[in-house]
Amino acid sequence: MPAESADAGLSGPAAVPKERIEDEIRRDIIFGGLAPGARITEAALARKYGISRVPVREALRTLEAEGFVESRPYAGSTVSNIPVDEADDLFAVRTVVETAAARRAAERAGRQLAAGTPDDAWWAARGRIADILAAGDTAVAEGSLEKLPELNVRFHLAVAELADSRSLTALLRQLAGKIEWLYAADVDNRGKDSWSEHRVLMTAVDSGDPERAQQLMCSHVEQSRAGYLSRFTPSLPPPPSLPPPPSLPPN
Amino acid sequence: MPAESADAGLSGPAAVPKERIEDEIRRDIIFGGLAPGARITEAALARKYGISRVPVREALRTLEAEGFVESRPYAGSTVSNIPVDEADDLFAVRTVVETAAARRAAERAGRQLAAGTPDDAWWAARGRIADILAAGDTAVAEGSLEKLPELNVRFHLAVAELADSRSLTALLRQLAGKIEWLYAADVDNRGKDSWSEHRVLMTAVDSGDPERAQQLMCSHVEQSRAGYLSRFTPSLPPPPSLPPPPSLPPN
DNA sequence: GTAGCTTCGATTGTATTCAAAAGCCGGACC
DNA sequence: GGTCCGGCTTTTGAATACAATCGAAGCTAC
Repeated sequence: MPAESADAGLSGPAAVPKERIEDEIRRDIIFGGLAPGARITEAALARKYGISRVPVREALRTLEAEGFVESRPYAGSTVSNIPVDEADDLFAVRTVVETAAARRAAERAGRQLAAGTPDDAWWAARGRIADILAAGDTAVAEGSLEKLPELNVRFHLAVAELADSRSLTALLRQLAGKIEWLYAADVDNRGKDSWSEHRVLMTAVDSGDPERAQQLMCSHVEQSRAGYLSRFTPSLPPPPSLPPPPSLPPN
Repeated sequence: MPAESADAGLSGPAAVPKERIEDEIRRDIIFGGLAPGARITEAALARKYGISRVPVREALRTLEAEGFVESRPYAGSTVSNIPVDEADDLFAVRTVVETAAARRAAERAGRQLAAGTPDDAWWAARGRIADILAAGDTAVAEGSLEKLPELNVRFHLAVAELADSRSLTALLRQLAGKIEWLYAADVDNRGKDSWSEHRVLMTAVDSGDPERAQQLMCSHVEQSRAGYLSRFTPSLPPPPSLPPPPSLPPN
């Protein structure tokens, strides 16, 4: 069965390059292409992307580890439910992860500055951020705010990569995705003001100021959180519920 | 090459049931069977477990998403480096995730108590915890402390499952594993006192007391953190570095 | 002797194929 | 009429086979 025997290198099921499939599916889940609870059959995805089931399965295993899909043996996979009831917890965790990432990114930038020899990896990561910021600015200028959510995820992930912390990046891949998922339907609620904060943050990072980067990221995330919660609670949000009095080391 | 043609249901490469492979590999990484930087070839793992490369690949994709292995296209997979330089951040994140899980577990238990009809899923999860606690107590009594690290990971994961929060469980799978990984070589440093705290925590959970469960878990994790840091800094650990002044909503 | 190119081996990525389990429908029996 | 049992279909799980790519050793030429 030659499927689409006539896809002459055109669009449609045209052999997705590499691990793009995984990103595509995640994107579809987060931004509405695949509704929660929807049944995912490997064969359907394979047809859709013009590949075989094997890479699809691998992508699903990744997404399962990240919590976007759920699988039961021989029973298939379904899109997870949007974790609305975990919103508080996710935001609390995100605050910690993101501020840590921002701090580390700034620390690393400071080291690169001091050494005077920024390595290739750093330049590559910094370049990606610049591209993302430019794309976001363009989107804002054009008024096409529907592009911002994905760019937002990519920006925050890129900051984590700039921090060169694999653990934080892995955590953030789940967190940023999940939180953007929470915003789901409600695209243009956020926007310009939130986006413009990104450049401010990057100036702190680039100047190698960990304290300031950390603080800016913290308020950025908290603002995002407040914006989210305000949609559901017309009154003020309940106390953050989480950040437990650190009660840290016995001094 | 019939491999072990005579493995009559015995040990050896005897068809690992399901997703056990993934757990086996993760366990090998965390507890020393696979050293950081070690190259992982799919064929070798497939032979080792008596299965084909396909399920091995899926397991590797999961472990990659969790950050335990790193893969580059056509270049294979290697065991990630133990994230010692991220220890501070990981502990900070863990504190938030674990306290949230404990709180939610207690809240759920309270609901089950109130309703009077604990559902099957809850009983199953609670039963798993009981088993783990029993196994740990036995290990302590026998002095076989080398069993505690793995039981510790399983306990904390089970608490997250009891909280019925998929996001927190997924996050914790990374965090608990990574942190136990940090302890790696140094097994019997921790032990009895830390383990005995688990039962105390569970009494708070079972009685449906979120505040107390949260607080107990917080101090439990902080103690673990302090124990870890004290190995490297004979003096007192540096200020926690992370928990940023939440500076929460503008109120 | 060294630099560059080529060929070869090893390993991953993907497709195809077969086996196993789950869910469903229909029929028969109580 | 309801319930249980049997076989079908669908879908996942796994194994095998093949193609693509990378890395390194070896050879030639300068």
